[in-house]
Amino acid sequence: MTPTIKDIAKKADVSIATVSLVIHNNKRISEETKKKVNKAIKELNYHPSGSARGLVSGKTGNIGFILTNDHFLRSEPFYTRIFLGAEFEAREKQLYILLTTVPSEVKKGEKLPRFVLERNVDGVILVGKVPVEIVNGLKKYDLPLIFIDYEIPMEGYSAILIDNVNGGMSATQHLINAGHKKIGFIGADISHPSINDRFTGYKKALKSAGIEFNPDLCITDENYPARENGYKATKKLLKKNKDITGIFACNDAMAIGVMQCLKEKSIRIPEDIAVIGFDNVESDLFIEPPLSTMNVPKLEMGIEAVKLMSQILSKKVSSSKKILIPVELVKRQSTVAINNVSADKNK
Amino acid sequence: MTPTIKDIAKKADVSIATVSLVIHNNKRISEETKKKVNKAIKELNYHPSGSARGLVSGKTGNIGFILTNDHFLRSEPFYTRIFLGAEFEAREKQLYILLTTVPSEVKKGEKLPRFVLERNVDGVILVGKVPVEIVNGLKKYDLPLIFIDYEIPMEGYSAILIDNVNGGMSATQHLINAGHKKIGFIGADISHPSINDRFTGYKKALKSAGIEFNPDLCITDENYPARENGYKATKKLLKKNKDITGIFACNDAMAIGVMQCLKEKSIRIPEDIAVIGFDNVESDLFIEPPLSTMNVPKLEMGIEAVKLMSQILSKKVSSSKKILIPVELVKRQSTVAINNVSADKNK
DNA sequence: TTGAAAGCGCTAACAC
DNA sequence: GTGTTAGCGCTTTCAA
Repeated sequence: MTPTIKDIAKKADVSIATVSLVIHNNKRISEETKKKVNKAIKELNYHPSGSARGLVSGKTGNIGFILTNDHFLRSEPFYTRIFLGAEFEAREKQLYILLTTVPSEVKKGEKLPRFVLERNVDGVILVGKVPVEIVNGLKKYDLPLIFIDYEIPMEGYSAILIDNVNGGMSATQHLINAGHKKIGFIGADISHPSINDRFTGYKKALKSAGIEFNPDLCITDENYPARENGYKATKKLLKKNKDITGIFACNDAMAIGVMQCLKEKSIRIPEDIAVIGFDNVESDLFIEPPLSTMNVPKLEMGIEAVKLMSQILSKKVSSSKKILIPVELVKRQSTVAINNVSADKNK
Repeated sequence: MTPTIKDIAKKADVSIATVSLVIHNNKRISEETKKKVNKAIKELNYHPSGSARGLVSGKTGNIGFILTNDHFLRSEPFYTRIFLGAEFEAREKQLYILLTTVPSEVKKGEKLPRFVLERNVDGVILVGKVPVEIVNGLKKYDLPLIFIDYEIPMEGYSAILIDNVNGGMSATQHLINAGHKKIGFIGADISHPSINDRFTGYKKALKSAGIEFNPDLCITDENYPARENGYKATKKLLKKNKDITGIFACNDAMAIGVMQCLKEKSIRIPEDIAVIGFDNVESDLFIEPPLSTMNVPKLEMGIEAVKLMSQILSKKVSSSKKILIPVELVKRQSTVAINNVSADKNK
């Protein structure tokens, strides 16, 4: 039914080897036969079988995409946007993405994704905090690995990372520029490099503005940066510190929890307390007042990862390239106030 | 490097055929050899090659998942949740999902997804409104097709559909039960069966309550059910009808646009106008007041689709089964009012 | 510039 | 019960 290379060979009256050469654009085929073969291919609507090709070439044209359950289930479209970007670029590059989720807590003896075991992928993209056991398992196969928004110290892997330190600085500076001095930090899972870096940025910004760092203004003991934890952390923060005028939350999800808490206490945003988040998770645009945040180009990160993978697979580039993705301040109505400073002076 | 069936055969001192039989749990293999072989498999950490298996068996273990660009880019996590459900169930069933997006407007000569052409999938799941050209192209390959939340009249395909008519009825009845009589309907892309069915449910509910249907209360001329169109439609609706007390929007995205418009005009929700949506898109939980809606079990739809596909592929079930997914009223604060009726009487 | 043939790793029919 | 063997559709030497 579906034509095979033999059908083409027969129809074009050449050998299957010739057909194969034509498909791969081999130069030492005469224009004439090339035309003949291509005509047959068109007419029969022939496309080489992926399996057969994979079997002989050892290449599948698939890229594995690993995400933890937690991350994929997050209702904010952060990781899904990254996936989306990856998908778009993959289509461009004639590749397919095989997505799989893994538990965020790995039991001993947990298996690697089937696509690795059965050699169904040519490389793997690891997104977010993937359990180290999985990463270690992966290392044994010589597949190119690319981390996105997370990395585990090891040799010869690539990574697409967010410029979290600078982002944290910009966010904090934005508050400082508006005249805020007593600025809280709300974080969670602080051992995560991305979040820790944002915290570092916060501290740096304070320092360069000559504001002393005060650990009492920082609540970082929750284990996951989600709304409810932003809410809880804010309660704690306010209990100890009545005179805060600004809060930098390590991501938008927590920032929303922060705002929820402030609203409940009838604290005005930004008049009493200004709030800034991080990530620019689009679907939350609807919150009141609109949340200022640091934009993380999520689609682009997915795109970059697949571009890089494609280069690695065609050996155009070494398999240990790091790409740092810049972030950008998005001013909305949840920040400014304090004498209503009209704009950032440093900008 | 990675072991092949030969390595196992050698190690276990049997033929490759025996290894294959053991892998497939063939009963006429002695316990003893079975043990021997399994031991070798464990020790070498052998997993059969997907490509080789695919080549000979004609089965790939992959399922195609087709979505339009538009749908995948929607910021509300509706289709992504369906995908997520599919992914979970696929993992359960030892299958992989190959997701691809297609343009929502197909140019002539548009190619089918590569996974179809190269026979990289055993079946295809079509999600949402997929261009008819794509569907027609697909029909030529004898792959089982399953529609989700959309269907194109044709023979021998399966579908997972939302019970939109009953959903539309429930939503409208909920308003009616609270005492509302003048209830608007906000829709878009009304030729889409799902949306049209919700509209039908609206009309049915009115009829059974003895309220006359008034087309002036229905704005359905926008082309896509998105926020901004909900906003626009509401403006139109209010211009002509000052005395509306309830609005049923065909989905949550539009409902949010509705609320935005009402808020701008300082119309109180639900005191002046009650609003109900459809879909229960989680990320919008944060809007004020929380939006009443009809819950559509998105994960379950993906799960059901893959379950069904898995059954079809193993011939346990015919390839033209329709599954109707029930929806459920979710009461939040955007509805009720009108004399503050405390509860639905019909419930 | 083209063709013959080996072989990628596996399944399944058939033999023993 | 187990082994032999012929392919599945393709790529890739090697010869011609």
